[in-house]
Amino acid sequence: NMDILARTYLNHKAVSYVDICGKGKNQKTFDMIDIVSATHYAAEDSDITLRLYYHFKPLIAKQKLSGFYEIIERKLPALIYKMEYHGIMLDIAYVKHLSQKFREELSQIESDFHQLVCEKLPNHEPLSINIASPSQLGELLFEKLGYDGGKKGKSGAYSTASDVLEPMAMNNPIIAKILDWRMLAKLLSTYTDTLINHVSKKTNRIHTHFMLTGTQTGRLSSNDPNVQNIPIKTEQGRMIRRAFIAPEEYYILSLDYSQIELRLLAEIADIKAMQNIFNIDDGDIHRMTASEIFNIPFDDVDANNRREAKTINFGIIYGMSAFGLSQQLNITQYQAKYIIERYFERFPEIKAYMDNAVKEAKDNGYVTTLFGRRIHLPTIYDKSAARRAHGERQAINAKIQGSAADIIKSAMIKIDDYLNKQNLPKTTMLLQVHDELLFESHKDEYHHAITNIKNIMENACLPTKTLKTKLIVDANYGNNWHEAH
DNA sequence: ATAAGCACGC
DNA sequence: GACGTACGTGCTTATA
Repeated sequence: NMDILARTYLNHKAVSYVDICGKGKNQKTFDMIDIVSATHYAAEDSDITLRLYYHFKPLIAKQKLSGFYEIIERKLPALIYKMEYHGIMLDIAYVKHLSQKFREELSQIESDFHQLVCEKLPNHEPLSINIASPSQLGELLFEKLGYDGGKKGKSGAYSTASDVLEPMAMNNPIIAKILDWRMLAKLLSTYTDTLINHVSKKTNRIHTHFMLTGTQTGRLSSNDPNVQNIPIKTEQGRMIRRAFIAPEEYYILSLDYSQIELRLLAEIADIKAMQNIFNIDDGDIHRMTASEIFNIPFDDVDANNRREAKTINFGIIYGMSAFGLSQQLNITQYQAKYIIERYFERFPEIKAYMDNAVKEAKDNGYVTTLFGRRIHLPTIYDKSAARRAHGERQAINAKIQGSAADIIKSAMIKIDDYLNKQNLPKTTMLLQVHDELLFESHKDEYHHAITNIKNIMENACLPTKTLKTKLIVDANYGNNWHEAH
């Protein structure tokens, strides 16, 4: 943030917002500040910003990143501001209905849970427990009820996380109730109840904040509310997406990059076999991978082979180990190790990519993305082997994740330019969810909008970069985010 | 006010 | 012997 930059690079201690407004529940708003202090604070912010600009501009030029900075990063704030300001509509009546439904289901589950537990306890003692408390839950399951599988973490508490409970839930209705309760409690507290509170009285819309400097990799982040983690996996979760609606006469459009990170792995690691399958329409990367590593004909790959190949493909992006793969696939470490070896044999470029990414990080202290963004990884030099290993995995992932971020940012800028030219006066960019862009578009022009935005996204690298690997964007529309997905 | 544990997304 | 999959935000509980 600006205060830290000012201290670090200008040797200047700025007046902070907290200095003049205080913090916590007694924090004043800026209109309550006397004009002299307010003026000093505001003028100082402007002054420091300009001085930082003069400080960094030549450094950016020296890194040959002026083009990237001027064309991508610097263009974003104005565009992001428009998205935040415009907001997205929420169907409040529907969300209230959903909240109520979740609350009823939750109290039913809670009473079922209490009854089941009481039956099992010696003396059928009455139960006083807060299901939301992991420590109380751990004590109940692994001590009072004496279940196996209790594992204490470094804080000395039993873990009751879903990885632990999920395998136990199959034959145990008490555990199953806990997991059901957790899911609904999450949906209620983080989503339905909270989203309603974020609807502006003035606009009737949700106005998130996108942070441009919130991540290590160049991705955006979103808060107040976070619109980048709206549920999608469970049926009840997906109901929440129905609440994000288009106004009368408009549709929500969703356009998302298909498998962008795997495509960028194929591109950056220069894996010919992967590039080929991605360049075929409807090419199935996971089936191809399964066919190669399990040595079976493409058409004979079954659902299980494909699922395992999919897990390893994604595992590679995150630098997963044999242990991680064995956990994920519920196989032995020995089997996992064998699969990984076969994978590296069939796609030797992957191993080379991973080694190169780690070497780049060790040589420079940072890795670079497709567009030249630098991602600093100081832990690569840490004295702790565990933290160094983490730094190595970050190096492998950051080049790919960061490059994907570069590309969608470039697309957003081009789309904004295109919309500004009044080609589509009734189409507005609303949200970005890492590989997806959301719009609202009038029913007169949505078709035109989809065609053109898709085209811009698929060619977002041009003319600067020509990729060997095709980028594909899937587009959908509907009356709400769920339908558009 | 802060840390820990948990869970939601990509 | 510990660790073991990247990047985030935000909820509730427990503790200082």
